[in-house]
Amino acid sequence: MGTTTPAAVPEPKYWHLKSVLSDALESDFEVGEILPNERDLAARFGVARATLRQALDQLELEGRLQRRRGVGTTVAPPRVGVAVGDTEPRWPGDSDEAWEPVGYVEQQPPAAVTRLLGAAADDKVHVVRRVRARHGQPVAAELVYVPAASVPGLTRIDAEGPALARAVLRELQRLELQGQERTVELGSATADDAKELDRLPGAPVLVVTARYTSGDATAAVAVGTYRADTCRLTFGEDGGLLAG
Amino acid sequence: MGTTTPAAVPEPKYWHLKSVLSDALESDFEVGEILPNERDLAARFGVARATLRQALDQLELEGRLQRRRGVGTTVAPPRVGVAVGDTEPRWPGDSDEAWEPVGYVEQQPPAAVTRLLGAAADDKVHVVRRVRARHGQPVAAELVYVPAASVPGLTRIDAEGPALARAVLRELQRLELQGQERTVELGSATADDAKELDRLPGAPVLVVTARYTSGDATAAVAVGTYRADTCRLTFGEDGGLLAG
DNA sequence: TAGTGGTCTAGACCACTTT
DNA sequence: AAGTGGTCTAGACCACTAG
Repeated sequence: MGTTTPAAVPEPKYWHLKSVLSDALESDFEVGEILPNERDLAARFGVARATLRQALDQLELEGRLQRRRGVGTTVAPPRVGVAVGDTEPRWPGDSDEAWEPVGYVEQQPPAAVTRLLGAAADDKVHVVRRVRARHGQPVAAELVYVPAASVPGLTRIDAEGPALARAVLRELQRLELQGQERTVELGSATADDAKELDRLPGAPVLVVTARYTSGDATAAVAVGTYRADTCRLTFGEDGGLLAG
Repeated sequence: MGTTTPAAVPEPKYWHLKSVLSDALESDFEVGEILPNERDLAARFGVARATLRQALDQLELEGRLQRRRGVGTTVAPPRVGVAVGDTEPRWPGDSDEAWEPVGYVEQQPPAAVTRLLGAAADDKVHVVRRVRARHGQPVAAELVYVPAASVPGLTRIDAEGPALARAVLRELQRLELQGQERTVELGSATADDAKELDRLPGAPVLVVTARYTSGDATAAVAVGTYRADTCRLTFGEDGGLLAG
């Protein structure tokens, strides 16, 4: 028998569909424009709605689409560059893109954070919740874990919510933090994060874990969750060409 | 009418299922252990297979599970820390975790890369494919775009594949690169990337775009795709506590 | 109230790996 | 050949938004 062609693995329908839609997004639609609804699109391409949704899921994961329940599917703007590099240690900051403390959380740090805090985790750990927005849209929610030992000067423990949160961060800021140790991984939004980020629980997020050191010790640990659909994290000497 | 409870939004089945499975993974299973197959699991929890798969999808996205067609679903080991920070500019390196050039690609850079290369994109651009492995498993595939102007000393353009790839990188290494400009965003693996990473097309990846500068000009641009399921990217002064 | 995306079902077949 | 995960269907109902 003659050698046949290498079998030509059939491309999944949703994969092909994604390419077609991707091309159409570039040539036939403007940013912000509403696409036909899923039932119409599925019919138009002759596939089941679930199959169409597989293609849309991927495009949304890549930040090309934005879907809102009860409203529709729109073409997403390019991802916004969010700096998480050297610029961050000036904690509160005051630009439009700064973090906004929203509350003081009463809870135990998760095991992974406790490990990073080391010995400092033995005593009380302050937990501050803060959020970050760009162009009016929330892009990140963060929990900052600060061992009481790191902020001995903290007074007004009687304050509440945002006020107490600010007090903790203000004290932390007095330390000379040289923490440049960070990790980035993929995660899915918890119910709490989802609420802050205006997304559904389980939405894909980029989890940024930062360890701030003062001398040799861990002064604080921050775990930030960034909306993976809308954010492009930028590192290094402040933006540059990649900042977008 | 009396005030009723705040409606108590029903938690999606797959969301609850995920929590249950997540707990079970920690208490009842060892890393590498094989879970019951999807049909059994679905029956055990009294849900459709598609619903169970939604839960498994999320756990896989978080790096808790590993699924292999024809084999089964296993409990994944903790994510491996992969350094993408200051340590990288020593390009080839020779440790176990180094990049391995695998070929020289004949193709035009995508528009986004051309933009980053600036004027240098006008002449020929060398494109090198390289991969990176940890513990025998591939973790990243990268395309390095090097304008011909950046490597004037390049000879042996007659070489092929890996040999030519090495030649290009060797020449690039002669420059004093100070590029610390990087971005990280979520993407899905192309067919090519998927093959290198031993995953299916569309698998979630962390896309790291690096711009290497020499003086003021862009000397090269690298676009790396890291397996989001198995990798935790580490930045900053070489690992430290977060490296894991 | 009508229309949207989100969840869920109960099946079927396919691609792949192992035996 | 048997068993696994991956794809696909054709429905149904729910949660949410807007007119």
